[in-house]
Amino acid sequence: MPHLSSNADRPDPAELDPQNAAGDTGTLGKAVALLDLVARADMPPRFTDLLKQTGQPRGSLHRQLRHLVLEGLIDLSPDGVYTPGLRLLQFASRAWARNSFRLVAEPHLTRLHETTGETVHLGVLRDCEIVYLDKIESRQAVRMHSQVGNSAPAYCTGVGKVSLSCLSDEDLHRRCARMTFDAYTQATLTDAAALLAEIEKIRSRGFAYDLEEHQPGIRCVAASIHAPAAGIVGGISVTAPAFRAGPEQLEAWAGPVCAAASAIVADIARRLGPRR
Amino acid sequence: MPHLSSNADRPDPAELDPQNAAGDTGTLGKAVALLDLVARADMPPRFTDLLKQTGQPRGSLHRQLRHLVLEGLIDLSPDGVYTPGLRLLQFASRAWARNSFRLVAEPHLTRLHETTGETVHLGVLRDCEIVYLDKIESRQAVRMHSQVGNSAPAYCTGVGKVSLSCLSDEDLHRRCARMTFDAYTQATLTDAAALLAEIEKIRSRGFAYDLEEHQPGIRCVAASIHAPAAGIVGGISVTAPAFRAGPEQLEAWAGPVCAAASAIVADIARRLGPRR
DNA sequence: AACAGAGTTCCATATATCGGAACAACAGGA
DNA sequence: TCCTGTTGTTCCGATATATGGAACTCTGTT
Repeated sequence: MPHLSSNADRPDPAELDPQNAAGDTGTLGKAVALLDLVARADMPPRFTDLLKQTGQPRGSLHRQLRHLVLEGLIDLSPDGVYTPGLRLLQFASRAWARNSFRLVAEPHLTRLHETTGETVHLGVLRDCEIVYLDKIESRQAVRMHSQVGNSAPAYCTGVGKVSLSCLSDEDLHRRCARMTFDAYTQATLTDAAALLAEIEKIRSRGFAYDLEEHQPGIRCVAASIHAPAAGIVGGISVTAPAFRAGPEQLEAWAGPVCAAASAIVADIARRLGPRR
Repeated sequence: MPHLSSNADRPDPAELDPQNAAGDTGTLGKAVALLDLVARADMPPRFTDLLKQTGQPRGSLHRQLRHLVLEGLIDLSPDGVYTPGLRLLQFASRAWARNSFRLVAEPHLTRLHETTGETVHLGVLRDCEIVYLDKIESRQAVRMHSQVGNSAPAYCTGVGKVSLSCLSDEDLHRRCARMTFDAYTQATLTDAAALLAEIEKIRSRGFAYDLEEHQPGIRCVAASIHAPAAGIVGGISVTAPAFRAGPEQLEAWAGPVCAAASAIVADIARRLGPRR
């Protein structure tokens, strides 16, 4: 089990790049950093834009981009702008379709949606962000996939906070140190102390609220899904507009949400147990 | 001009890998090949599985995997199996949300769906495959995103064939040579000659049919979206079960489909024109 | 024409990767 | 219990690869 315990006295693998907390990944690291720039950009960047942002020499950048284009991870339009490549979609599509966590959770999400009648989310903690793995909307008016794969800060979402509450204090503090707190709304927790206090409450309560902390007018109740043996830290939530989600209503939803979360954890254990 | 003439006697840079026809992309190429293996696998592979499939030495493979894991492109479960990473979803989500082709096409897809009442697809040609960029289903019963990002062979789908018909003969033949023809149904075109003949018909007709060539019982009409200035080769289609899509019905849909495709091309030109 | 900006190519050098082999961890079998 | 095969991880010299500075091309501008 101590498959990661070996690094006892290592001071810090990489503290230069606050963005990417990972250790040195050499060539690949630069490539995905570049990919990230292209994917994050609001407007498709041209060569020179990337040149400024990365600060790399022309030749290197050019080669890296060429490789990424050849691999289909980035597209180069005839007018010289770089856009994320289609191959990313293919990869993600497969990743999503076969994600066993999502597959196990799906029926429970559906059931939860049926009992509450509101939007249900499934999210996973990745670094300091929540990545939404699945979503069942109450009204199909808005495009569904607009959310799947999306990510949001952990500190201001129900699923995010409840996921953080599963972590060890050590891990929790480490991640908090890396967060940047933006005040999305008036209710957003804007510093680590407030977040830690909130997490203590969540721990004793057993589930989390999001009271318009990320989007004004949107509230939710979230329960954690923690399966260390499967390497899963995430959660589910029921989300609704504020006028439909008063305090007593939210509390009423907490039961079903927690029940669904427990059921998912149980299913994961069942799937994982008899393996091999 | 002689920018590659230095290597006069080297037999051939890369003829080992018939799968990937791209030029040498060095380290990155190996990394994404590995990622591809993990993403394609039906069951999440363990280290040894990958060792066999890649034929690489242990040390090298181990380092590559570690880098991919550190970058979040691959997840390593505690039980030692490798699964596609969440970061792929994040990348794809952004790529999809900002894809200007999709954004431009969306209103036209909606309109086409309203006029026909059937499922509408938007696809882009990538190598010899069609990647579905968007989809509007007639019945929401089935999960929508199950298709977005999915890919299918070009030779047996409506959007695929009509996209191929836009290419130059030279390009077309080159791609045909790389295809492997599987008979998905009895109607599937199973060799290059049949495909080329079909494409000639499509060119003169102006649109393509898929008469249960990919999935039994599913037919469609597709029109191409070709905008060389934007580097776009793709198409849209209206898809329906065979019993609802008789010959006369399909022909009736052809008009709206072609009209929508033309409108999209026009919109693309409009967007692309005043740029810069 | 001359210029500036953007993009591409070249080449010596530093560096990351390679791949073999040794090293751990763990399983079952005798 | 000890052995033995399987699986996964780490190390290190040789080598192939990426690096980055500079030269070069092409386009549109003054």
